[in-house]
Amino acid sequence: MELDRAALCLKLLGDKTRLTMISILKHRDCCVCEFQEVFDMSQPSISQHLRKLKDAGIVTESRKGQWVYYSLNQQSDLFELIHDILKHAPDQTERMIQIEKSNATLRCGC
Amino acid sequence: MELDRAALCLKLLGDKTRLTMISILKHRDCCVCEFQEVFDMSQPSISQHLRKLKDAGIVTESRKGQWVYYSLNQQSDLFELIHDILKHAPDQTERMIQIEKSNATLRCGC
DNA sequence: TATTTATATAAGCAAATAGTTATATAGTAA
DNA sequence: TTACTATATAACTATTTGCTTATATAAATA
Repeated sequence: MELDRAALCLKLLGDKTRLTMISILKHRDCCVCEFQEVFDMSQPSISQHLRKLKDAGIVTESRKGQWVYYSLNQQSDLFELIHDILKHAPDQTERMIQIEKSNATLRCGC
Repeated sequence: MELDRAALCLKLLGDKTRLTMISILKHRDCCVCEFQEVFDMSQPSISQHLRKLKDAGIVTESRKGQWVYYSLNQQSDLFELIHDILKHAPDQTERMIQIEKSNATLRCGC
């Protein structure tokens, strides 16, 4: 692993929003509207964070109808590093419950 | 570990200079003038990076005469996280050889 | 078709960041 | 004391960052 690449990964995860996103994605895929349930910020802001993670190859996206689901990219060269980092981050059960309670995508039937 | 604290640590290591510093400090303590041998930047810039790492409790400093030596703080709550991260970063043998060749602190007799 | 919903992109802005040069401080040594 | 060396701090600047609002795109639906 190149130093530049490791540093990029750490910089991206060195933001509370993105670190939380990744911690959640470790357990379940999420679409943008689900993230909107747990982050107190605008939808474009959430999309922009996800874009950065996608550009770095840390997450992948897949469209299901009008929803776009984001997942941790297990094929990424950064996956193991991320996995090791997440061992030290607090779990996000609270936020995941919040997502599920919200039924943000119950509408989509997924 | 708080999310804020983990994010702070990742942000600090998400800089190539600081990540390299930490990778070196894993193997040997260094003073500022030794870091000057391997980073192509001004002395104040190096001091400022070390200050940020010190403020976060990631490194500690100890003065020996006119030299100030920096070490990884093994007592830090971030130490294990950092240790796990460094497993994924390239080793800095090259730079450490460069430091030793330079004899930056041979003068101090340490 | 037109409307609604989900998401992305563009443009702008304030705050943070990483570097610089100049200067201050601390220790050593003449 | 004075001069020198190592390091820290201050002040400044250009760039990057993370947000905002406004708008565009894409899919579903009436």
